[in-house]
Amino acid sequence: MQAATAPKRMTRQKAAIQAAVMSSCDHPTAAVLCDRVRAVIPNISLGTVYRVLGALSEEGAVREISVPGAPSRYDKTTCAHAHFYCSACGSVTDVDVDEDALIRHADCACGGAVIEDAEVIFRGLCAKCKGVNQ
Amino acid sequence: MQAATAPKRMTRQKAAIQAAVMSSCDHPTAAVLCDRVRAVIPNISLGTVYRVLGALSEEGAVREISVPGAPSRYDKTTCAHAHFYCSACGSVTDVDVDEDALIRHADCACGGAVIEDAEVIFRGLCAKCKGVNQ
DNA sequence: ATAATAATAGTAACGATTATTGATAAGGAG
DNA sequence: CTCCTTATCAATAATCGTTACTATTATTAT
Repeated sequence: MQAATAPKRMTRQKAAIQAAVMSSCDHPTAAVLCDRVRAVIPNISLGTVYRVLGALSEEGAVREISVPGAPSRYDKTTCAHAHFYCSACGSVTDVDVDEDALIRHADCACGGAVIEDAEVIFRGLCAKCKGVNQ
Repeated sequence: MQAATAPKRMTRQKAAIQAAVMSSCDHPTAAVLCDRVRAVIPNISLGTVYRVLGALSEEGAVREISVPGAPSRYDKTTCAHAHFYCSACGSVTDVDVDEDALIRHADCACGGAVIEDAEVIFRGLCAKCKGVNQ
């Protein structure tokens, strides 16, 4: 019998991409992840990185962080948390905000809708860039 | 002598675009706004709409709502509030969440950074689409 | 090992947004 | 008002992030 749901194959590429995300302490873009994986698989394609990241995102293994006007970042999923985007250097850092409580609160505010997900992103200048920027 | 700061000109185009945003009860995209303004200025360019919206956004007259994977929406700035994006029909609605409190709380969480702005976007199914979607 | 087929590399295509360019018109000086 | 400067315009090309396509490769079941 075959799996009726989803045929999955573990490939070197997928394993390497997942490992790259899991071992990242920053919040790399798909392009950066592609560069890092190329240390192991030199000719891996950016399209593959995007496709695998999309799959990992759907199965909940990684989290995609959409940044307005900038490429998405990817994060190993721990607990739900918000993100801070520095508009000067482009770095993304974690911010401890109770996202679940936010969703629960908003649930009351929009009657009838089903909230599946929330994205909280702060924008501004990080501590480093605040000092530099005249 | 010339103005050293910022030369601003009020044009029919800018006035019409601003009026279109101010009189919108929904959250139109740049393309939709362009269509609406074309009722008044038939040959206005989408590029102009984008440029003017960018300027209005910088001067704080309108607010850009970035929706991951979909074109940005524009809103007249009232008080800070979050948005709900229906992944089925693409509609964007307001959600009453105290964004200022969120920023104040996050301010403590990320030491040293200057938070200028926050974007809170919920994703899911709106009341209408929840019923339709089998 | 072999066959079936999911996943890949490479590249083309796509949609949203931005930049470029020559033409137009706003606004101040005379 | 007329002229001049130059910000803004319409049109279009270019850019960027991301996705789709296709021939080929590699994984898994047998």
